[in-house]
Amino acid sequence: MSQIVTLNDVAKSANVSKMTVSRVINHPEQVTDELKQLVFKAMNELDYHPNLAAKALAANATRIIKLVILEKVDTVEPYYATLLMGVAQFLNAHQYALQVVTQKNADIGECDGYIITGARNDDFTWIQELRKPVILYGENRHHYDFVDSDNKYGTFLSTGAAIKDGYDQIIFLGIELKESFEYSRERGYMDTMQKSGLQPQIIRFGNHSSESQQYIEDHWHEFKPNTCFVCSSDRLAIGVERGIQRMGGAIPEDFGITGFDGVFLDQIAEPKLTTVKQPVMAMGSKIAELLMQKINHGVTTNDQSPERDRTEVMFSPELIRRNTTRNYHLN
Amino acid sequence: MSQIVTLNDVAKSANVSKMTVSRVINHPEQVTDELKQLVFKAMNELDYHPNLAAKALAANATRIIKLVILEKVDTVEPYYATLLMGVAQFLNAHQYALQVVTQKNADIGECDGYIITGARNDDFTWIQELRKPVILYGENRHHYDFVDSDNKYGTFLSTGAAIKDGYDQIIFLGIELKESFEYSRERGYMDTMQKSGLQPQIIRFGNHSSESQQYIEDHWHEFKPNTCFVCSSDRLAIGVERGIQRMGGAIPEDFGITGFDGVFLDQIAEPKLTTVKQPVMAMGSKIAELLMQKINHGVTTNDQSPERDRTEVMFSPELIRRNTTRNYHLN
DNA sequence: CTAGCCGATGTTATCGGTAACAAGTTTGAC
DNA sequence: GTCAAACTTGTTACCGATAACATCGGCTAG
Repeated sequence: MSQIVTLNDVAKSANVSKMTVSRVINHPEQVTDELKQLVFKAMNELDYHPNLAAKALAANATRIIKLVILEKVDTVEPYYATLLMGVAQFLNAHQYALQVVTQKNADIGECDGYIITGARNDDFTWIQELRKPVILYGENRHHYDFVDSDNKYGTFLSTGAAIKDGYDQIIFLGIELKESFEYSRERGYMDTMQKSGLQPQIIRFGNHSSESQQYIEDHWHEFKPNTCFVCSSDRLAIGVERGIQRMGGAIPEDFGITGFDGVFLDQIAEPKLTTVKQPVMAMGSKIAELLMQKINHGVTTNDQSPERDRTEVMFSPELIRRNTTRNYHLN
Repeated sequence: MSQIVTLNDVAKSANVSKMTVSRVINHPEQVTDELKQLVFKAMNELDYHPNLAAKALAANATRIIKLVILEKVDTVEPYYATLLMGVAQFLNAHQYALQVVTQKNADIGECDGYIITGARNDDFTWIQELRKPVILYGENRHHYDFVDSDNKYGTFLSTGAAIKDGYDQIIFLGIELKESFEYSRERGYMDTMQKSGLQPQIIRFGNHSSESQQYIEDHWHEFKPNTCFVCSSDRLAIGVERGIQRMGGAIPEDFGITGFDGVFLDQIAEPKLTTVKQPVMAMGSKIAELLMQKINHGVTTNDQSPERDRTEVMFSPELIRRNTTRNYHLN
């Protein structure tokens, strides 16, 4: 029998008009403390929860945020799942609903804003057509607001750790992709190497463990003990780990490995990966928060004009020392 | 300037009342073909999309489905991400929005129904408190409607393959969990073994690759060549694979491995796992479909009385032969 | 002492749909 | 030929919340 509790119910119970109740919720400064107390009491007693649909309708909004995932579904890395949890958490707390879409069905139905993940350069042609505020997950060269982890700092951490651990040859295994995040990771490596007067070396692959493994096995004779492989993803790192094991190298004594991402894969590896962990959940929440700010500040378009202020939030990743680099007993 | 196109706009453009337009959408049989044509034309020209919020409000519904994920977030397997994509796909097509929640915040905000994944036995105490239709992902002994893959058939496939491939000792590595899915997988193994007059052997672990790896290494002397390890998850299978490799066993010549799930992990392994692949996306869509059926049939409660008809949908998994069992060159 | 203003609350109209009912038209039976 | 059932379409009210406007009382200034 538990009917839905409406503003009206609360209003009656508190002996005020429903407008007053609405104000207590949205513009509390306009209501006397006395009435506020009454209303709060009534709301608690009745266990009032606002009706999303009505709110949305009255505000000419949808209260729906679209989360666009631009990855082949069969590849959906746990990464995005974690990000999604972060987004969802914030959205739930602020009474927004979610619509998870891929590019194909991105345009069905209205929404108040977009969160876009995994955008590659060629996606921006359609992204700029969107008519609602957009926040991207990931650095980009297209002047879109974004949240990302500080990729350069990440490889600064991992490269620095490799150096401190005393490996004397440090090779970077990158992802063969002309995307900002990869550039930043490579730059973090390069800068750190140069600052230490070490000779950098970068090799790139598709982001698959089999490719990096193959590479290690094929070039095994080139690697002298005391080499560390700084990888641009945990996937590549896992491949390296397997390759070294296959060839009989000693991890971490003779060969070190650091990954990047710190979601799921690093734990699946054995020995567990030393990796640069991104605070993915927190980033998800932040993206949602930024988008909501934009929406609430009356930004209703998707304006990318260069003269406007661009919001960029960088999260500092963290080096997780585990068993593929030396002195993991420290930390 | 592109204002929102409403029912009213369409109505005016087609020279009918908005009720007629509404009927064309929801009860087309009540409208003459002639008018239907007019209305369709107007809808197309104006690019009409119904307003979810208004629909929801009028129907005293929310048009929101909660997807409850009962797993520690740091473990979120790619599994659930894939399932979510399936759910999302169906929901989008039918104009429902999604709310992704964990147990902690499951109760904030209204919704029209729940999809619950990863429910363990002790979750049912609060699940039965829910006041809206529920569909579970996963077999259960609590008389809830569910969708699952046919776990028993899955291990029938993998065990059968192991037998056909000529392995003469076949050991089942299961997950130490008193849950239906695990029982079914073990039963599929047991039945198949007995039918073939083979001696079954089951060992159980927590679902972590390190545990199965440890087991293989610790008991390595007990395993004679020509043994196949039928695993209850790809995680366990990966551990077995690593253990065998570490101990110098030959895969798949002397030792076979089959996994279970076929999401992500099976591809990360090297050699790639022979596994029982679940059609996870399709299952996700199906769950959403069942839930919507329930909602539209006016089921507004979460009735679990034993005398009502229970809906169970089982999807047949598929054996993917890859490189951890013999004759992978066939297929 | 009173006009005028401000701050606190209530009233009305509205968002975009849909159910329930009303009205108009056709059909069919006697 | 008449009347009622059946069918088609329009009208009204309402879902729950909010913005805009109306109202009321108290306070201040002249």
